[in-house]
Amino acid sequence: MLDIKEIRINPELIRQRIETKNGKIDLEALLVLDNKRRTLSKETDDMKYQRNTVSQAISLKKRNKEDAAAEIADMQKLSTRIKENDIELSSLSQKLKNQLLAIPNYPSLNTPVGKSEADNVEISSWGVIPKFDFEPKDHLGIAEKLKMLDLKRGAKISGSGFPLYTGWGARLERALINFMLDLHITEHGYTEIFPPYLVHSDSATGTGQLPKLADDMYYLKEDDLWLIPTAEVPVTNMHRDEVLSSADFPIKYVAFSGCFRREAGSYGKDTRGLQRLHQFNKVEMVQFVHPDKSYEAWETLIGNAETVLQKLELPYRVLELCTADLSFAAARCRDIELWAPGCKKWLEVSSCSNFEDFQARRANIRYKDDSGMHFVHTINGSGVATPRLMIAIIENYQQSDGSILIPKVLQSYMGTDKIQI
RNA sequence: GGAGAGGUGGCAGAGUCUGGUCGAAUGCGCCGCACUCGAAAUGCGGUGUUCGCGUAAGUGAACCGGGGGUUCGAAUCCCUUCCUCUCCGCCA
Repeated sequence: MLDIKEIRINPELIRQRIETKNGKIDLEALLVLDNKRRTLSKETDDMKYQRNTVSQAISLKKRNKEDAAAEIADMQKLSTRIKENDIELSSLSQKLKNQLLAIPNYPSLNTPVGKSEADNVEISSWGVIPKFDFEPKDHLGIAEKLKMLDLKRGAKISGSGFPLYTGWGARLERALINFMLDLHITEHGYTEIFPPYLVHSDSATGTGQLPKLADDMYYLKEDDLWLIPTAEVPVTNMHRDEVLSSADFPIKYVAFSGCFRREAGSYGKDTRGLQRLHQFNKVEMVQFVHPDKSYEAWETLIGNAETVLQKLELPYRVLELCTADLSFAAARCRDIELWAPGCKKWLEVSSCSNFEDFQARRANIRYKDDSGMHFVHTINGSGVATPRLMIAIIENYQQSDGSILIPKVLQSYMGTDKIQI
């Protein structure tokens, strides 16, 4: 959520910056509403002042056994008007808040301006793209042969996009999750969280999924609960409506969770195998930090995600997203993509964002120092998501005989160095 | 799912029956000052958030889990909802 006070001061600049995200935004209507609200609020506050004052007088008269009938009659009328004003006021406030909640965050000034994902900027790359003396196969074929994956039965059980991992596939999934959690806990200083998978609307609003992205989430109507699209939602909301101690900064959490996404509108696009799913697993890092330190922390967090891939010895590249590709809540974001030699493309496995105070404002997460109350900065990133990671492992580590080797760091988790028929 | 108890400031905890100088006693904590070589103890003073108006000093409103109602006036009465705890039932 943006700061209405800032919008008041400089609407044009803010509008321009938001519009680099692609899309028109109307702040004029918002300001009209805001102005109306403030005028009415002042008027009503004054009326309440009068009522409070006279009520005191009535109290005094009654105690002295004097007659207060005239005052009470006046206040009856005034109270009616106050009630009417209050009703309109709360409707105005609600409208204003709804409009504010629908406005995306504006990009950081360091975010490159662009028109589409084609304008994303490659920041760095790591590792060597492997050469094969045979035509590398696609992960799906390999995984099915090795009975690691049974998408047909997954579809039978739940529909397409709900993968069924079997045998070594299930074991590899579990190994990856444990490896990543262990790494972040022991080497990167994160506290492990295991969050709820269902959240209520306040939480989904706090991180920015609601109201705009409601169609992308699964919703349980009977209980008014949403399935989480990422652990970011429950973990960030741990501190909703809290005042944190700046002495505790940075607060660093890492959480494994299932993630559920309807992927409405993306049917048929990059869906082969494990590329795009309705349900997948992810290890997510979330940090609450001092505003002055948030970009420093963000860079470190990206490094934490990179370490996962380096230890797995997988080639990757880091992209700085341009304004047009930035998500609703992000001010700045870098994606990490793994090379998949079978699919012959780069696959996004991590998205590391700095939201600055956008989420904190929505979720009301603050800290206090000598100069008063301030909103924290929140940053998060995948560390990392498993399905495309598994694709990359299968495709990069495949052998000509159809087997796959297991990356060194996973061997103790897997109890083997090779998966074969 | 059934029955009961309760949700008050950073924390503990009064106030709710009997509505009115209650944004709220008291204790603890925290900050400042005094005393002290220093510390402890003690004494004195201060110590919430949000939204308005104001350059500021200041000032007005709102907030006692959330929402609504009664009333001139609600922490206090009524309705509703969420949460916590205890007991019973069911259950991985």
